[in-house]
Amino acid sequence: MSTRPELAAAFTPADIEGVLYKKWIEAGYFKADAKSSKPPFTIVIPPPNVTGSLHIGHALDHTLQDILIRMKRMKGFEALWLPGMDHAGIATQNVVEKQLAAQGLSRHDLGREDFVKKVWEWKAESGGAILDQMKRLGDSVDWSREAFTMDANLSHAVLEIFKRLYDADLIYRAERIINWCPRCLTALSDIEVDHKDIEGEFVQITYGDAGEDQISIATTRPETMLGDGAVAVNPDDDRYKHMIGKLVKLPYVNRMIPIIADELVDPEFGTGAVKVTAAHDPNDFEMAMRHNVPMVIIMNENAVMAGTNTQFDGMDRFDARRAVVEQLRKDGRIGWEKRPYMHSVGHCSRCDTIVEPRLSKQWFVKVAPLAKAAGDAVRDGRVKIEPEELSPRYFEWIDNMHDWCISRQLWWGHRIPVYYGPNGEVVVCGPNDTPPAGYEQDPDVLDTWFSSALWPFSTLGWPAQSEDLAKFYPTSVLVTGYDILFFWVARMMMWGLFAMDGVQPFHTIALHGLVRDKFGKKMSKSKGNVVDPIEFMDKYGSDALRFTLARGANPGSDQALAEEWIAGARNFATKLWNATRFANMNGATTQGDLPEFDSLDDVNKWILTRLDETVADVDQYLEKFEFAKACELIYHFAWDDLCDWYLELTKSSFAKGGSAATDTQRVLGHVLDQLLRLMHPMMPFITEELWCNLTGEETLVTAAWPKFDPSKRDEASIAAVAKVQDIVTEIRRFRNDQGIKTSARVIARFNGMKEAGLASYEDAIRFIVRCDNEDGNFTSKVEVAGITVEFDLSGAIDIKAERARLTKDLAAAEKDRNTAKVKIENEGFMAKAPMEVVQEIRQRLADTTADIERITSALAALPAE
RNA sequence: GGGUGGUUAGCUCAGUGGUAGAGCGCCUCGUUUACACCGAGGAUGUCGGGGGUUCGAAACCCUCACCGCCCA
Repeated sequence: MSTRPELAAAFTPADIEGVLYKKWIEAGYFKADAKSSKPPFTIVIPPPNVTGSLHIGHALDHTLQDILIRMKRMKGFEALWLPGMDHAGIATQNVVEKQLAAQGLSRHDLGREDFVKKVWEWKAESGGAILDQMKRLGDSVDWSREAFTMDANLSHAVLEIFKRLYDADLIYRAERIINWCPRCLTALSDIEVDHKDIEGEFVQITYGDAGEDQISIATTRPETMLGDGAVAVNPDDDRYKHMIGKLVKLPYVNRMIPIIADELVDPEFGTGAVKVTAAHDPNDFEMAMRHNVPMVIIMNENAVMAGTNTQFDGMDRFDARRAVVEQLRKDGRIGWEKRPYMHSVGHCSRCDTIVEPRLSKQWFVKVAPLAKAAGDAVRDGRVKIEPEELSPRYFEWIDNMHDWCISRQLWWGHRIPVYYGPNGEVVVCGPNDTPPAGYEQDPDVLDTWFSSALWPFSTLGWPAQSEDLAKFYPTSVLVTGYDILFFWVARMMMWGLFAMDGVQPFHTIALHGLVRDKFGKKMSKSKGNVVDPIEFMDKYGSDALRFTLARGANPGSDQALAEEWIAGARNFATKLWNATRFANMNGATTQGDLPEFDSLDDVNKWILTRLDETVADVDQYLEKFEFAKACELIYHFAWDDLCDWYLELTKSSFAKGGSAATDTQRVLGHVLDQLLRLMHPMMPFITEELWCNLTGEETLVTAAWPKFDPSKRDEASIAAVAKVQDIVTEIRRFRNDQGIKTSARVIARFNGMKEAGLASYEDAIRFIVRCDNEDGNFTSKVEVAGITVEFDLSGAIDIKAERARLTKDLAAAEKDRNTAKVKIENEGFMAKAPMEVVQEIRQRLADTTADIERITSALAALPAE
């Protein structure tokens, strides 16, 4: 009866996904129009590293963003999801350097210019693998706006903000202790350092020669003693008070260093006296500043000892540690030694090398005013953090932020736009400035996060007053993992508020968690529990992966992921496929007006009511970023209400035909139509395929989002169908207990259907439970929902099974009655509980009492075995 | 050390005051024309321990224990 193409008997994701994505791109559905009169809805993608490939965390992050974007697009917003990548300074440089190393070359062999050229070549050939993988996932991003942090216009934005910050005295150059990675040979910011507990040593060392003043310090880094400028004690420590101000001789370097008093020293720690190595420890540096202690650098940039004029020069820092301890021990200067000693040590987040704190001249951002503004924007509600529980973490960090070291000793990145004149002049050049002749540019580049912090507006054309910027800034929501709250989110807040005259970069920060393995353990290469989203998509389809991830996404919390769950989501997709096939076979349609609601039978009223409730709740949950809850509702509506009940209940009606069948065809068409719309953001491929097949329309991508109308709900139909469900379930249970095969037909008589208002359902019920309406010898019965069903089992009733069944029911009813009875007999409850609760308990008591009577008499009526 | 989240079925997790839930797994039965990537039925919990508030606590308060994350 329909001209639509027949759906394949089985759903094969690979058959449709690529085709549909291509269709969407060609049709330009994902392109946002800055001239549109529709209200904007903007998300900028957290730019993945150009070196990266799609991991399961991206899959989650992108799925959630795509859900929001697709929903808003369907709701009539001008939806822009802006894709792009990050140049990932250190990571990318490492990749290319590794390639060079394979040919026995270093970047210095090529020189700066050629090396950078090489990196661009690498990007053109191998970079951006993730972009194609995003297409697999179905990301509805606007590819025409794809951005890269090193693009000309984005680089332009970097120069602009640098200049503005510099002019506002928010960027400065200073000699400070920074985190130095001796492998990457660059400075790192605090958050690029991971602190890990490792086994080290803690040793007591005596300074000063015999016969002179001596003092014992304790340290985990004996080799740095060569750079000590003082020994510090707590001013209130009676053990050392008399020594404050005296000088002791530092072994091997033979320098006289003072004993100073500083509150920072914890008398309980070690010997209560600590060495002060100003150039190699941030705390020591602070003390040194307060007490004018000299700062002695004792290592070169490779963390090899240098310039100490001792036998240790030329040794790697860890070799030097052993050698220094050995020498000290020989010289009788070692007291106690604790080894292994667990303590926290900073590691380079890029290459895991132990970071060396190092005195070095670098560029910094003065964060105080910027961070204050970033904190206030959340404090005063202009920016919402979802879930709210994560905002203390944001405040804690942003309110205590240290100045940000932004210079990196790399070649890949935005070169610092500062030029030095022959006489030490410093000139900062904006995008349109030309440096004075003879000036030399600073060799360093900027921290990658410096440019990604501009992402929400540099990608929209800033600093130009572009149409995009006017239409799509501020962005609507930022969706990202809580793990980069500090790296990226906080910095976008600072830059956005500064550059955009106080307008925040996004209205809402929606944070999600990390994807973990099926036991909730963190995925890691060493544990071997890392999963590949591409593999899952190949095996189960993108929709299945997306639905699984969305279904597990409770705001801000991690989720466990197992292959079985994805298989389950694939099964769900198949279920939907088959439900649509069933609808097609039975002439479901979306053409013409829906029959008048009041004219429909209860089953149709019921499914429409349930649909309306589901649409309303799903809508609300998605607006609140409650993806897991939204998916859960969809899953149960589609599987339980629609497939398990509605489709089953309609079968007899379709078999009979007539006007009831016609109504049902239209209602079924409508319900599927709306359900597919509702599911499209989560499962875009299969819903597109099924919906176009069902409706004959071109695309679901731009179809209207379902509306809901609580006035079109019918509570009575809910109650009626609940009764029908009880009856069916009870008969099935009886049949099951009696060992009657599902396919076997049984003669049964239904009593009291009319009185219960269920007469019109008898046929449907009989159809489902295979009970024929014929005369018989009715030897057993089931009572449920106020009706009685008698069965002719040809005398072959299993009395034992029946007794067991009834006994079990009796026990349950007695237990229920008892809990109700206890409450009713409780004076406090009767006096204080709200009326409706009391009413409910009373009803329960009455119901269970009746149940008990009924079951007891049924048991008594059972013949002896 | 500071902050913060958690402890509910075998596993992973929902559940913010009124008879404990889901998915997966498990047991039994079943190929009845949408679907075996399925259907029907079933089993499974001192809701971490202890105390308190309340007519009523998985939920609120206190306390202890254990696990996790962030920051130092």
